[in-house]
Amino acid sequence: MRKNRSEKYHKILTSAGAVFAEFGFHKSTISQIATNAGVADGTLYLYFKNKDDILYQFISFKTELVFKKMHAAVEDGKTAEAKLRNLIRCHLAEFQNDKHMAVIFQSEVRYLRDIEPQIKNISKMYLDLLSEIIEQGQIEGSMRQDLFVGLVKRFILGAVEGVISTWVSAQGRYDLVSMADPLVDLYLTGLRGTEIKIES
Amino acid sequence: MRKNRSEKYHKILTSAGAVFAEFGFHKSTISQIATNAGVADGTLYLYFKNKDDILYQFISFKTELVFKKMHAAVEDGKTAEAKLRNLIRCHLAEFQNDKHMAVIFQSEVRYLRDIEPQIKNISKMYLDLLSEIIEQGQIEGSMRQDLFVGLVKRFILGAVEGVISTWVSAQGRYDLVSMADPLVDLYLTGLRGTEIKIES
DNA sequence: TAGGTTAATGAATTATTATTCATTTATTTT
DNA sequence: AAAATAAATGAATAATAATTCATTAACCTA
Repeated sequence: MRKNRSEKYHKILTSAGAVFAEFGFHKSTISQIATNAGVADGTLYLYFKNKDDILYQFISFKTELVFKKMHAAVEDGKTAEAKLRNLIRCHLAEFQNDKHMAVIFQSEVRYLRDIEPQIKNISKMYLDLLSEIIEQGQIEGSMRQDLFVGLVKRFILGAVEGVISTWVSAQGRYDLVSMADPLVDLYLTGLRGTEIKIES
Repeated sequence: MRKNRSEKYHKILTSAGAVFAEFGFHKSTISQIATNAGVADGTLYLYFKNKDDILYQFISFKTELVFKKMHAAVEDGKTAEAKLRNLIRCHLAEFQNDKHMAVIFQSEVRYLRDIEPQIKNISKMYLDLLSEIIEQGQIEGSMRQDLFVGLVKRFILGAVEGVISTWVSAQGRYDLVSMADPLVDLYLTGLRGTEIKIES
């Protein structure tokens, strides 16, 4: 692990992403990744501790990028509803724009389990974002007071992930971002027949 | 693979479930499973084709059991809302009652990817159940006409899975089934401040 | 351009486990 | 109870790939 963040480091990460996405982490070999990146097998070990570390770095790297964008998206909104809508749009857009990442997050993140507890913070940060939005909504009066925030945020994240998961299974054949508005509408209004807003 | 469905077959399946849940599929060894089941390593191969097959059989077996219960639960309800509520309650109850299954479904099902396309039918059946419920709700007038059913069913399943996933991460320390009613309430009413029904 | 330093190579090593199968044990049949 | 059949064993095998490291190449520097 001589140095980081070099051009080659990123080349390897990208190649690994492609290979992991195609074959899955366990069926991917160091040789495949090396070949894909145009380097020798041993070279990977100059930049990464081991195979697990490659996956870990990939996820960390992508997570950081995506979170910056999500934060910015939330900042852009004024009301809680606008913030939520921006967040979901951003979430879907980022995954749509990086299908390798989408596949890996869907199928490999769970593998790391106890190995890298740090990975658990991924969803933690997201859930915290949601908490803030919901609490703001309650203060504004645009969201019910009796919400169990701990449940609501899981509810929201679970549903987005489910939608992304379906899209991944369908090999990304349709436009994911166009699901954002209907999805947010479901969050806010639910399945029942009423569409009117009483308050605010 | 001499015979199936014997006592020993089930003993091995159960043991495998415990081992997979604790260590994850890839870190579990045949020897661990065999020891846990009180048989020799070679014995596993009298009942299962290979290691993958053990996981596959485990999932198939559990799926069938759970689906029977879910179907019955849905049948028990008269209105669409009652059916939905029963389904979600049943879903959460079954996973709460079988934590090994819950862990494996959360972390290993995705692994099987293309290997066993049959596994994909797991969620398919569930989603079909949901479709029926939603369509009934629309006919009854208790659910909006403008719902995009394809999205709504993913939305519902994703959210339950998210809730279960959190519960698994928390090592099952709280009562999962008590989440059912608040969750269904979110599905139906959403986050907004209005709780009145306009129609029906 | 010689000497020194860093980066890259890839064949050889190592470690791990899934799987096999010749042998043993248990069970059933006659 | 002997013979025949079925079930179970677990040590040995085989295959796979991650990782290492002695060697080579590329790049600097003075």
